[in-house]
Amino acid sequence: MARAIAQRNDLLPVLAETFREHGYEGASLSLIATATGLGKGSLYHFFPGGKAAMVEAVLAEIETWFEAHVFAPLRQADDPAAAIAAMFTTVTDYFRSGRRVCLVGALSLSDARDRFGQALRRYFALWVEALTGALTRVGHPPETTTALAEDIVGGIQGAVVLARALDRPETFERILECLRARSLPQRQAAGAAP
Amino acid sequence: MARAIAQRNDLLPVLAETFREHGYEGASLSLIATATGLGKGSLYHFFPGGKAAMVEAVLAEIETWFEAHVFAPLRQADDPAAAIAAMFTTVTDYFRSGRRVCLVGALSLSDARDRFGQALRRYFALWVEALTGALTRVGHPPETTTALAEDIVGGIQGAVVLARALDRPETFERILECLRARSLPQRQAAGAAP
DNA sequence: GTCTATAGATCGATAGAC
DNA sequence: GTCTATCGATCTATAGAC
Repeated sequence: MARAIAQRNDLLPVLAETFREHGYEGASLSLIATATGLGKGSLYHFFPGGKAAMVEAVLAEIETWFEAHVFAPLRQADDPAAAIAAMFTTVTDYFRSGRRVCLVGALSLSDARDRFGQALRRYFALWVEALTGALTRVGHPPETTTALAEDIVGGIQGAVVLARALDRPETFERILECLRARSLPQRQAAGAAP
Repeated sequence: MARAIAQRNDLLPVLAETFREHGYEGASLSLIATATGLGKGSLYHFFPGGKAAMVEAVLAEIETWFEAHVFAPLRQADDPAAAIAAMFTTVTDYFRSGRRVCLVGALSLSDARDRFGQALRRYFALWVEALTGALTRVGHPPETTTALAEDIVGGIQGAVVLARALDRPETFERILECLRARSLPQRQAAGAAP
């Protein structure tokens, strides 16, 4: 059964999921071959650089996806508050409430960090930067927005770790809900507290 | 040169650091042999179960260390506020301001999670539980303490991820400082805000 | 208790037929 | 473009000398 010509880009989601599930060292070429349905020869046809090239392509794809669905909306939204809210629902869905690992975060904790350091740094730097701008435009004091953005982006990563370790997706969702609440502009001291 | 008799427990810190730096798959037996200065035969003498047994021993050692230096103080302190403050300085030191990976967190993101799931869950569950108690005794509303404890424990894990990816230990320290501030009991709405 | 030697499997990567 | 066959290296684990 002659399979339709595989496109390199069509492989990226499968590669991404394989690296997410098994990590860089754990994702062997045989495993990747099984997951993609391709032989090693074909894989090296698409990625002459081998496994490292596959990861780099996946990281580039991830950055493109986040740029389109998260970073750009944060930067360009007419309604920054809505864009921030949308970010939380988007990443909750993307990370499957913590059931799905963040590949960038996982690689950052592994010894592959040194090899792919630039891509990892870029991902988080772009995220923090875009979120910082949106937080400022939503009314947070400018001198606090970078710290708050780091708290939120880091908090999401920590939520993935904790929810996976505890095996409790509800924990992921609750933490993100709390982070979302902190992203709202602080009201100036409301009236009645007991 | 007859080396003094190696004690199994003396190997654990070296094993822990090796797994932290290279991950479960990345830490090969040859690497471990080099790091410990022992041959493979000796390693299998101490750990007949091989690499998996080494990780289990390391995880048990980590839990013991945190029990003694973090969990128990949180549970038993006469001054819970001081115990919480001490926790933040202890873990900042332990994680080397984010330069050092949390092995439990890193394993939780890897596919080794399924194999060591119980130990990973225990570590975080004990931490959240001990911190929840201390937060309650320090004056937080009881119905919010578990959520706050999860925010903090998860926040620390996220700080490791983010600080390592950005290569900025200051970010780790700043996030922990922010988490520490949130652990203080909320004052009831103070007087003058502009 | 430590070592070397080595088994057997699997690794990443390549070659070449089709 | 896809495959099979295979290379040499490395892997986990074991055996046995000392």
